[in-house]
Amino acid sequence: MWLMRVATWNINSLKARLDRLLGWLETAEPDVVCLQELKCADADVPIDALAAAGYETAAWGLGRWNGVAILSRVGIADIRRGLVDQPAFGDETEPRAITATCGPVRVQSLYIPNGRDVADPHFPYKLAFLKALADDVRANAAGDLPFAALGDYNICPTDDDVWDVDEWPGTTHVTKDERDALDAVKAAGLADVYPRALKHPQPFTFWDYRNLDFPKNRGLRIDLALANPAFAAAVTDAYVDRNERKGKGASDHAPLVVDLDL
DNA sequence: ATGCCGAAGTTACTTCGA
Repeated sequence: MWLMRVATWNINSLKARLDRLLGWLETAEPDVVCLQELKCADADVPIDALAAAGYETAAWGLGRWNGVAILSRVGIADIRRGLVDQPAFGDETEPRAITATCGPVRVQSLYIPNGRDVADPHFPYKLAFLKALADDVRANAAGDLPFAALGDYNICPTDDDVWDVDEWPGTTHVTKDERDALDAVKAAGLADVYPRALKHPQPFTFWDYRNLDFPKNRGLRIDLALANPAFAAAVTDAYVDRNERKGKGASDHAPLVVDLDL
């Protein structure tokens, strides 16, 4: 028996969120954390502060946008940056995926492109990224090693994952094209680990900073843990730590926490 | 109370996010 806690969290700047991250690591005691939106270069990742908290870090960041990392206190090996045949945006291959083996599990930390607007070039880029992801995860999904692709997918899988779908008419995050692309990732052999409800029936993971969206629970479920059968079979609990969305200096996303008994 | 947007690069404004 190996009890593990794995989490994913879009922290919206590692530098701005470092104190909250360190506090959360201490109270939540995750073994593995997938982070997104570091908003800093590799060289600026505070690996010493994270090491002092007990975590090894694998990070890929280029600057003020994007950036992904995996923190682990159960070892970290076989680190791989990016996806096989990952599409570029403009002439840059953006830091949106990193994969590593941490103890008995292999995890991928993902920051799927936003899409911006269905008429924007960022939208076909988003779909192309998801296509590359579906191909990339296939071997890990079919393997015996517990594997999960966790992160900010920037897609609401169903209308029930939106606080009010009428407020999102034909916009990114809810289109059929995006949901079909997400379904293709799942069809590669991964299942959505759906978090249990806490205060509200819908386990949202994101609330915009504006318009009192968090107090009014105008949220989206866009941060997902997609697990292969070996990983999914080990899940004992999953929830969104919405307390981390409260107070001064919060990210606009809350951590998604998954407990395992391997 | 969970409270009316925030981060970062650059320096008063812009880009991006979902």
